[in-house]
Amino acid sequence: MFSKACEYGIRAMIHIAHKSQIKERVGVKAIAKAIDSPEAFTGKIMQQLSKSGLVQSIKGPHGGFWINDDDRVKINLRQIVEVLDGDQIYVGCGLGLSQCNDSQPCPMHNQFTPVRQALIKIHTETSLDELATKLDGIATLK
Amino acid sequence: MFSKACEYGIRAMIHIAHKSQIKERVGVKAIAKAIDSPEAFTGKIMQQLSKSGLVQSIKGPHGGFWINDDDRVKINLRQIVEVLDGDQIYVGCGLGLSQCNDSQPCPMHNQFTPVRQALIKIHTETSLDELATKLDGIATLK
DNA sequence: AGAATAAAAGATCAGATTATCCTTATATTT
DNA sequence: AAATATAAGGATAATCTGATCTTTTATTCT
Repeated sequence: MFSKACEYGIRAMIHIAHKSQIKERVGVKAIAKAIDSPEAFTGKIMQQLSKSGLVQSIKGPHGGFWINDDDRVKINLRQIVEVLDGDQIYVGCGLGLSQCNDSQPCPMHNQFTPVRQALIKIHTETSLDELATKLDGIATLK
Repeated sequence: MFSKACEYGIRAMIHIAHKSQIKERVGVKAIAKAIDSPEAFTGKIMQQLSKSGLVQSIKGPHGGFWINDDDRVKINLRQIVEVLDGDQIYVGCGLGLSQCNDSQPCPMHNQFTPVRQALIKIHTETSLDELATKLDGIATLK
C-alpha cells in the first residue's frame, strides 16, 4: 500500500500532531522512539515533510517539529501520502495501462474504480487532528 | 498498488487466458508484444507463474503458455498477486504497526479495514476468464 | 562570545527490484 | 540425426528504496 518512508511519515505526523495538541515540540530522536523507526531515516523523511510545509520545524536547543492548530484540522492523509509517495495510488490504471480510462476501460477498471474512490474519500476526509485524537488510550504507534 | 512484475504478470495472464479461450498457445515474445513489457523480464515472470501451476507451458517449436479451461474460471486475481507480490497487501496493518488488530486498532484501522475488505472481495471474486472475456473489443493491454 | 543542541543537507552504503544477456534443456520439424 | 524453436535457469547490470554517517547551519544557554 505505502512505502516504508510513507508509513513512517504518517506515523510521525500523527505523533507530532498528538504532541502539538498539548503544545509540545518533538525532536527526531523522540519521534523515532515513539513510532519505532530508524532515527536517521526518520530525519530524512521529516526533512521532506518540513519542506512541503505540512510540519513546522526549528533548530537548536528545545527545537523540534510541531504542527499548527489550524493546520492539524486541515491536513488530511492524502496530503501526507502525496508528499512521500506521490499521487500514484490515487490516479492511473490499476493494471498500469496507459490507455485505460472511463471510455476505454481495462478489464479491471469497473471493479477497481469504486474501491479507489472509497480510498480517496477516506484519505481526503480523515484529518490529522482526528487521527491524533484517536491515539489517546487506544493504541501506540509502534 | 502492485509491483511492476505483478502488473506485467496480471496483464500476461489475461492475455494468455484470452488466447486460451480460442485454443491458442502464446510464446514470451508474443506476450511481451501484446502487453508492451520487456521481453526477458516477462520471461522471468512467466517462470514464476509457471512454477506456481497457474499457467501451463511447453518448450520447443509451437510451444508456449496456456491456461486450461477449468483453471481459467477458477483462478482469481488474488492468486496471481500472491504468487508475484505475496499476501502483503491483503494482511497486516495499513500503517505497518505490529500490535494493530480489531481490539487494539491503530488510528487508521477503522477507516482502512473496509477498503481493504472491498479490495480483497473484488480480487477474490474476479476470475481470470471474466477478465479475458472483457478484453474482446473493449481495450488493449498496453 | 563560546559551548551545546538540534534540524538541514550531502555523501555514501546495502539490499531489493527491474531488466538484460547468455547458456541449457526440451520439444518439433525436416 | 540435425536443425530449429522455445521455455528454464543462471549470471550480471542498472535503478530504486531503505538506511546510516558526516558536515553544515541555526538557535539557545551560560
